[in-house]
Amino acid sequence: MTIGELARRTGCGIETIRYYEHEGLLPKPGRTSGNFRCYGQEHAELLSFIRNCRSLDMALNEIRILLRFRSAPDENCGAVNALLDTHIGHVEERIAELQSLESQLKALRDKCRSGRSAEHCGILQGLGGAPDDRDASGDNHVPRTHSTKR
Amino acid sequence: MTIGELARRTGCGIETIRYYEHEGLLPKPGRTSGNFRCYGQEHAELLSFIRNCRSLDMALNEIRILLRFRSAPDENCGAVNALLDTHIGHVEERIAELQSLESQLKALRDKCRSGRSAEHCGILQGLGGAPDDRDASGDNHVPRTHSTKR
DNA sequence: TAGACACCCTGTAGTGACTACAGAGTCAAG
DNA sequence: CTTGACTCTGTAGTCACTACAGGGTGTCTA
Repeated sequence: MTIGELARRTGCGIETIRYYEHEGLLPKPGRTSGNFRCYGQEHAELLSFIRNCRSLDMALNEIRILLRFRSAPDENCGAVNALLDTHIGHVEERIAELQSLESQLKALRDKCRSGRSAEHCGILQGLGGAPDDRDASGDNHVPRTHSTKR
Repeated sequence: MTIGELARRTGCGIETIRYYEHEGLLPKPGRTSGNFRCYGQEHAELLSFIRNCRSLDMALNEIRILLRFRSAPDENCGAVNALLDTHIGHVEERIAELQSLESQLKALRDKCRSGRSAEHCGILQGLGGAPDDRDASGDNHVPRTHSTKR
């Protein structure tokens, strides 16, 4: 199948498929005489695996590790468990951060319920003080609040 | 004060301060005879404002809007309220997504409690199916699960 | 006055996971 | 034979920084 068909089947963008190939997550497929990539069922399954992992917010490097286990069926899967546990930890951490964020934002929002002039806007004033030292941690690969998903 | 002192006072990296200047969030400061940037109290306050906004996970473009209101005290602050409401919406959305993620990850983790061989690992098998169409939305600027904070 | 050392300067490149082109080639239908 | 949909490679852009390289400045001590 062509790259476009693979994209349609998996719900993955064409550029993303080429990107995964470039990153070594997907093996290089065969080519037609006209140099078009041609994929088989096994590529579709592999790509679904990758997209499932991504929809669980795993980083490509984590997925790389899982792929190694997927293709080495005799190894002990303890490392798979550990990877997932770490990842769950990251997600939990990020949820806690965002919840704290949310309550801070709502408290801020409550400072200005009316359409008064910016000069007296409680929100702008609330943002002006000395910076809190909320969250300065450093090794959670789970992104922050603003991202664009396709 | 020098850039290093400003950095120390606000808990912001030196490179980040130069970056904000380059992005037009901080006005260009004066310079000493030796070409060192020199900052005053108003810069420190402005930078604190920006860092507060960032610690609330606002995007630089959102902060730019707030800064315009901060320096135009006579305008009506309704847009400030709207911006914050939108941002709170993004954060709430992201929390909901992550919570769904968390329960999926935990369900997956329960599929393999033992150190069996990867061939029979329930996690790897669970990741293999057709991709769910969980979250395909597109305009939430709140990042995903993996990020590096300073 | 010399040297050491901390600090600062500009500019460029890297991060992660894509996304968006430009400019060209391929293929099937009408 | 033309149209139009699809594909190719390669490069640059996204966001909010971070990390250099290669140089200059300022202050303190010997």
